[in-house]
Amino acid sequence: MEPSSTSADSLARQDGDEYDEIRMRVAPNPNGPWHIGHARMPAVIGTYKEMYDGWFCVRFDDTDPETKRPDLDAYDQIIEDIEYLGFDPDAVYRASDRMETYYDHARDLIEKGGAYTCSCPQGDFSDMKNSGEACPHRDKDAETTLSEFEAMVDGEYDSGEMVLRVRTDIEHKNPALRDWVAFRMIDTPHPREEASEYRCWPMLDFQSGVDDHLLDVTHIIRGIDLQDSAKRQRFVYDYFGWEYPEVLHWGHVQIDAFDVKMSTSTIKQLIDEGELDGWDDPRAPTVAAFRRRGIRGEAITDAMVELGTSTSDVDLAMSAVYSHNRDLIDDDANRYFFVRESGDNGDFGTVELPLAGDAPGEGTPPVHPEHEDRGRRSLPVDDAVVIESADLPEAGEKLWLKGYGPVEYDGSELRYTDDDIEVVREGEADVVHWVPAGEETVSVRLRTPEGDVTGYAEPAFAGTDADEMVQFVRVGFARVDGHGDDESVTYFAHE
RNA sequence: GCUCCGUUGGUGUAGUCCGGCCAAUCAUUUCGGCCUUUCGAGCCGAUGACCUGGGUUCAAAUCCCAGACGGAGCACCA
Repeated sequence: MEPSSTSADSLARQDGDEYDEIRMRVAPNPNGPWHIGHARMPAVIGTYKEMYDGWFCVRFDDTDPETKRPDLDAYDQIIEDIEYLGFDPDAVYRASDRMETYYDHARDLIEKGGAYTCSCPQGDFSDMKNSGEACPHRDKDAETTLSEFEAMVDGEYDSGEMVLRVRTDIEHKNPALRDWVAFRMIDTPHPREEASEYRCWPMLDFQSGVDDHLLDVTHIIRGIDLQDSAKRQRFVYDYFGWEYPEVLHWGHVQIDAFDVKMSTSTIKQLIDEGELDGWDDPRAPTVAAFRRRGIRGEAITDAMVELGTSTSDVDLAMSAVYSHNRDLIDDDANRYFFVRESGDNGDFGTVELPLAGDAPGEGTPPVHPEHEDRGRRSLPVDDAVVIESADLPEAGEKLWLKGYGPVEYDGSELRYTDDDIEVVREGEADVVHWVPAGEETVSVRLRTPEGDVTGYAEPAFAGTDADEMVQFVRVGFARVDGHGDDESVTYFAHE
């Protein structure tokens, strides 16, 4: 599997020879578990690491204890999600552990004349900046700045009272680059115990820029929303005489198949309101939900890598993920019949039909059509079967009960016939799945992205193990979540 | 308002830097056929795209100009 897109691919390929080691980072904000869009970064970076025998770390950029407040559980969940996608980070860092490093670099920057403390109200500065005017603090000397910065570090200001700005070019034609904020005061303590005493926090552009250099990152991938970051950070790099890594910006990913908006805060809210059962609710577009549905991380990774690294926004078709996953699981997934009786969404129903004629006492479909050595299932038939209402033919028409045989519907009963499989070839009979009536069928709940579906599976289904992948014939692939006293619970993967 | 960036079939992508081998690659989707007591898979086939207009050139998806459309930034968020 190769990443297919030009820029990053050729970038890394060309540079593969120029660097001793390709070094990259995944830099998430741990403000919640991941939605599926987050999988793109580790998928692509991890794949590059494998292609070029490179290195990558996870660095939690958790420098905003307030607006993007970290979720303490998310740190570990994100690492688990990355492992599920198929990659092991070579190192894990937390920006909130590295505060003294950022302070030290800020002091250096101040001494080099690259920064000044500023107490302008936000709006006032913005107005001046937009008209290209320096604020009164801009020509402050390094000594004053240094002492005011130390006061910031010591927490002597409240939120909003003082910031440290990088001295860039106040007349730069791009207003986004003019004298941006490197450090600000935040009154809310960081949720991590180890970092809870800090009040003076670096902004992303400063923290991330310093870390990328200190970690010897050679290649950065990030979203187009950060396309000005490199330009901002270059001012700091220039003050320090550092060389900026190769950088690439890609667009947003949208997923075509979910009603739920793909945003951490939206999903969190739906969970809090009880609309979703949790982060792994199959209706949620989260990594955890995909995992519970039995979609292999590798399938997600492959689909993400195929998206490439275009700077325009892309739509990820779920069918691409599903297609990859089918390839991965089909061989292992044994077949079972499951008739759907009712669902939250969808028009399901079952019908029980007596058998007539010289009907056999058992159906014996293969466990897996490609693997005769796995044997055949046994569906003991007494005197009636249950099929899905949608499969009920017109009176006088025929059906082929899969793994059992040909029957003709007379309006009330299914009469076993001696038809040859020819009737199927000729299109006279549809092949349908079924379960025996009155026998030991298994009550099954199938949890899907469109809501739950309940019905009955054939007796042999009771012998499946939790976590096993099965294919409900003509319904789709599912992961067995567990067998309870009242019902078995399964999660729908895809058709 | 200022500043960036992008635009190849339904979706994603290759090709664009270094114009010709591109009547445009591969995957997915959809549809059809084959195979299989006929699910899925597999095999075969079909449908389907270079944003528009100019220009340069023997030759343009590829270079130049203009326009349209779309996205992003101008936060004491990441």
